[in-house]
Amino acid sequence: MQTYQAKEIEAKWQRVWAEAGVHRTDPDATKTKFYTLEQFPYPSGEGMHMGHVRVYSIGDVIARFKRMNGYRVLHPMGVDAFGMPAENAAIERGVNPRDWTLNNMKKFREEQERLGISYDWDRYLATCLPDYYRFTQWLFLLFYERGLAYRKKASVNWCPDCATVLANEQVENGKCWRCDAEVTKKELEQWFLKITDYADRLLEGLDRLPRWPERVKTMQRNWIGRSEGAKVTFTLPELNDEPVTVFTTRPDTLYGVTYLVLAPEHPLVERLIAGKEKEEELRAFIEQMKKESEIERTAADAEKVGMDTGAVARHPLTGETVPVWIANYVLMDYGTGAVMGVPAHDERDFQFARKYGLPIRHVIQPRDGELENPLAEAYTGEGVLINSGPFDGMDNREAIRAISDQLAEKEAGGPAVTYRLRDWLISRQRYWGCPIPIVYCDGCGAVPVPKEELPVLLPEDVTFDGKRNPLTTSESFVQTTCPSCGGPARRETDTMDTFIDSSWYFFRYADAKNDRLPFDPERIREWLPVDEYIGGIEHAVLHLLYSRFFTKVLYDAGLVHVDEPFTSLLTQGMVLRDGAKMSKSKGNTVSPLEIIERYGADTARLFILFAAPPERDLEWSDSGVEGCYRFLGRVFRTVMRHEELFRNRPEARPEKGPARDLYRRIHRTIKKVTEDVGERYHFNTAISAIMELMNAINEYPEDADRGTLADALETGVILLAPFAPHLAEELWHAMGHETSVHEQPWPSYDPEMLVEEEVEMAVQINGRVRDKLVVPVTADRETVEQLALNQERIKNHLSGKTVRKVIVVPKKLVNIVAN
RNA sequence: GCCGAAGUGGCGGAAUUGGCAGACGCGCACGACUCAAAAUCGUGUGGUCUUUCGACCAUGUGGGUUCGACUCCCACCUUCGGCACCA
Repeated sequence: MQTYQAKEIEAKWQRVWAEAGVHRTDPDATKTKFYTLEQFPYPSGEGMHMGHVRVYSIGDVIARFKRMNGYRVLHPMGVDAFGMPAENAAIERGVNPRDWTLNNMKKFREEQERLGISYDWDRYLATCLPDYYRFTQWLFLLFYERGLAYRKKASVNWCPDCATVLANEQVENGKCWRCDAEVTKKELEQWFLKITDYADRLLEGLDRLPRWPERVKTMQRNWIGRSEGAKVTFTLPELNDEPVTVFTTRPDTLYGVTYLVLAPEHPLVERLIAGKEKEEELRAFIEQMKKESEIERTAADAEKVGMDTGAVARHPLTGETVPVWIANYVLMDYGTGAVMGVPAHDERDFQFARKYGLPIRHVIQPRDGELENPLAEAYTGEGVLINSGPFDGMDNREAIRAISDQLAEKEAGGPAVTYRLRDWLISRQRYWGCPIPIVYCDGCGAVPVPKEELPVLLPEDVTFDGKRNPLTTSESFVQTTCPSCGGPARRETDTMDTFIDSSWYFFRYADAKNDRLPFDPERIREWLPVDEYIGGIEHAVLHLLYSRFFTKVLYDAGLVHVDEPFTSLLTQGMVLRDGAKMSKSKGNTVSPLEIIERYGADTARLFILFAAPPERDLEWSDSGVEGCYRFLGRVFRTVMRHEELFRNRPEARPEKGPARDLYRRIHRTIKKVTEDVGERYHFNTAISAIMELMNAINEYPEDADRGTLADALETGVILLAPFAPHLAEELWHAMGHETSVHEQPWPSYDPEMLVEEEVEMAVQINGRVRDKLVVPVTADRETVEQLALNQERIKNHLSGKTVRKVIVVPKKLVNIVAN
């Protein structure tokens, strides 16, 4: 008896498939396209981990299933290969970042190949290679031409450990997303992409993505942080009526303003305090607040501290003056960096006013009653305006509009929208990234490198000393000529955030070898959008927001016909062990290669798909893996035991008895697996259905119809093909087939076969199951009711009781209500 | 604090539209095969009580709707995730 030799089977078929090129994208344009994509990996030196195995296994089931269902599938793979680890290896070990990366890429790809995923390797791409990054530069120039890439001096996030700046999205709780170091602020001139121009469209687009998880959409909405209200312009009498504008979501409370607060960094602060009696004190106070880190300043429980500048501001509608304060809780990078204080109707303002003895003026009255005086807390609810001049008696929701309009009329502000989203800071003071294709000329300023001169290649003659951006050490790179005037010029030495590289790679797969353009719009039309995108939740805001932004810009430029890149998003859960995420530092990792070595890729894939539905976290279990290996071994032995059957295949005669039962089981299984894989992505229950079919096959009597048995075995192998592709292929050929099981059409089921002739119904009394009843499916309600009432057990239970009501749910149960 | 997701046997999980809770797998127990072990095959397996028949309890907690609730409604508890002085 042969035994299941996973390693040999897998090596054999991987070789055969590669030689025949079976995973190349189907050229048959008459078929419906399906683009399924797993987030491409960063090829770290450690190679693949179980999280990778999980995404790829999920993607491969979908790809194979769609192919068998007659779709033309695009299923590509590549690497997100720029990034800091390569550079750190260069600093620590003196290796060349390119060689180091290429070596890791090769190892990574070999590991992926051993999983037997059906990728079209012809479309493989690596973001760090010039044939890719020249088009990253091309796209940067497109943004530049469209006014969406600009340079400005700003206070930016700086990670001291990574020695580079970071985008807002890459700072988590004041720490660097990569290395966890405390992020500080630095005043630097940097490149930004104008993602804020797309804030509303990025929000609106979310409403057209029903197949995205709600929580990812919520996270993006939170991040964008759209806030509707009004801008209100006060004036500063002592500075020649210089305007100072605040943003508020509650313009209806404008008559309740009793003070203004500016951020310590506000540009008017310097002029306001100059010459004031308490100037020295104020200056010291401002310095101290500026020194406090972002997190200290913005922690919810941080004490609100402020100081009166001694200056006053004039109210645009009443003409009254109110004091101007400076306080730590007002942030320069949100809204206008200045707020109006309405203590009666804002909790924060209330606290602040109480602490510093500022006046509190009620301007909103609840509809049912009066506010207590003095207030114990701010009243933030709805109501009617009071103490508000011409607006008295107006509903506050109406007043929001009326007061905004009045402000607009007086040219003192008007309706306004503010976002939490900031422009995307993309400069990085690092070597191993895509060079920004800009040249600085003393005469012409910042000049873009012409597209036909791309790529701007990364130089080799650089020094990695860990002290400065290595690019600045390359004379051959820095010294150049101005594309505009031909005079001497310097190159930009910052590289781009690697999230730019991954913001367009899904387009490149559609036309991966184009050497003229990033992609031909016709090829995009052929394949985009991505029908199913699979990846981790950690990119809910980062990669997924940036990619949506890029897509919208490319749409506006007429390069792509879609304005959302991913129709459906599947966020797979983490792989845990002992309840914690696998990580080297915790020492709870399981090596995919070791598992493949020991049990085979089919077992690894099957376990990871069987142990939990894809979106949920998955608890690793060694014995669970054993179980899946045993199952595959059982399938192998079962088919091999019946190998003879396929030499002289008898016609199936499933008319009666066990054959009919098995035949029904086949069709039920097809339905279950088709729906679970095709509609719900519940691979775990699909696998359990196949297990049940195999159990039924093993219980099938020796003397029952052989043809039906052969059908069952064949169907089982076909259904298993997307999950355990190597074993399925091996068994398919053992059954005497010449073609690949993966080219088989997906089986269809006969709906008539799903209808049983007899059904077992539960008989309940007052909702408790007391007996079972087997009836023909055709039996009508009355018959079923009578049968149920005449069951011995039921009669016993009913003795002494009166039947009040009988509910019959056809094919399910009978419930007798009695007391 | 706000928003979101989830709580089901010893474990992973199933129950798709309000209709027999615990499919499938793991683990465990017993048995067959074996000199023995591994592998394999078979049987059983939510809890309590009961010799049996069976009865009762049970899907985080407490209520509600319903003939009937893991599923719907209300309140609460726990865990995880996101946002958080955002004006």
